[in-house]
Amino acid sequence: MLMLHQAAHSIDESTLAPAHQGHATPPIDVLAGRLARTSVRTLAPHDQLFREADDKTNIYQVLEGAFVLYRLLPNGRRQVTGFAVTGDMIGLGAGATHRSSAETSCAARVRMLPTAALHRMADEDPHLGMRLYDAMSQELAAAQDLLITVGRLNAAERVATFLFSLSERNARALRPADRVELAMTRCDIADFLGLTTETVSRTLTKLANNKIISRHSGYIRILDAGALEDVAAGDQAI
Amino acid sequence: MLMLHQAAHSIDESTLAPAHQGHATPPIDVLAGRLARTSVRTLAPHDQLFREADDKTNIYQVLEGAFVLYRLLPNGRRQVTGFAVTGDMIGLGAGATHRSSAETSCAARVRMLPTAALHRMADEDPHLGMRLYDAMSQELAAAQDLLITVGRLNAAERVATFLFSLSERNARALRPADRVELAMTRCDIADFLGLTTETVSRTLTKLANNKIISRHSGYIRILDAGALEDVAAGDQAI
DNA sequence: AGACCGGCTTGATTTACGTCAAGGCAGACA
DNA sequence: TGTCTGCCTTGACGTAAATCAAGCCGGTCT
Repeated sequence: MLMLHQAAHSIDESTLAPAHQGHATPPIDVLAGRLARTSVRTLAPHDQLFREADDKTNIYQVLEGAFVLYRLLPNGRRQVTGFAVTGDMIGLGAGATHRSSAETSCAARVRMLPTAALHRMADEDPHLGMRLYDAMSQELAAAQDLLITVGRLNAAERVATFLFSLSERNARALRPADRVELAMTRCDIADFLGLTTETVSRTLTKLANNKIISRHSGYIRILDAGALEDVAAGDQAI
Repeated sequence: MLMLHQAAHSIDESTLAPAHQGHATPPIDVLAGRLARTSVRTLAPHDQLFREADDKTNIYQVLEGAFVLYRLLPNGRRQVTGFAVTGDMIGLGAGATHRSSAETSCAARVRMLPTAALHRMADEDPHLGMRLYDAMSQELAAAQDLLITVGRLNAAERVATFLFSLSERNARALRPADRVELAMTRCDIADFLGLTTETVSRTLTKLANNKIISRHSGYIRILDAGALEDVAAGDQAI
């Protein structure tokens, strides 16, 4: 089963993907103490935290709200590379500039950690480098999962995989797995999955017609998780 | 301009992507001394170095030959995540198991470094972790470049982007940029770009008809780099 | 209350790419 | 030297998803 776990880094054990990592240690716990003393920034819906190619002055931890991470092509086409929610780290990566843009999808608060401070910490703490290596490995795994989804799955498989991943994430956080909040817009989902909003919408309609999900305002309910998994695996057409 | 640089890690400065990283330090030079004393394995064409989900007992440096890195779906669909050539590292990543399969496309030799030794080195050398963080950051960048290629470009843009990237890589290695060796098969290219062999073949034919490239056995020649860039950017249809 | 607006859904139509099928070509091997 | 095999190319055709277009719904602002 192909999983699309978050592309942002988690420092919250409950949001880790144990199926991928097999360890339960929060990967960047060593940052927690330092982060607790850094400044906080508040953002309105659709504010940009940073843009692709901006100098990487800070990395961020989401305290509240949700972010969409994406890259743009000159002609306006967009690829969403991931979603970040409470607890996730945004902006990690060794480059001197950001490689994605980050934008709130709702009001949000973030803690800021200057990259200079991160480098100082790395000099002092010999384990931090390996923690960051871990975190990037996870993010790479997420990117490659998304790559195979976008490159080799049809629309139904993509949408089903996406819903299933959100459901799994709920289960790991000990929340009900059958109720999946869709905080992001259809447009964000489409740009994440390499589809159009119309195709996402039609696919959700088909899943609902097949009694695999039901749609509600702000969330969908998974009525038949087995069937959803079958659709995601390409074993059942809709 | 979207670039598809290699997904494997380079320890050869000349194959780095300076546009992305902006530093000229070989990222894992600290491994070189240790690697020089490790054992070598020789592989025939189409041998598998490791499979997806295998325990990660070693990481490897390519001494000679070329590898295709890929992931398989249960129904046989394949996504090539990258190509590795002489100098590249294969198998890096913090997980306990490999997340891709690696297979030779021609006869090859690799040096093996046991992951246990890597972890021991990380304990002794406080900088190694950050070097690995660097390397994974680069690999993540490559994966996200490929993601946007596969998710948002049409067939002509994908193939042109691919050729242009290979050409850029030649230029960085101080080799002629207009002669691009295609060591991999059409099938590998297709599975890398999320297309079929037929579409790749047809697209190359169209590029040749437009006098943008010419085809030869084992390589293609770029006749009009500007036009190729325009096709890659979607500014010129073919 | 009414108008507006962004996000979502649905339908009709188009099209880019996949699929299926056939043939060419170069290297391996008897 | 002939045949076999894998890789590549080309053509005809089908189809999944994009595009184009219209309408709905729930906020929010006046």
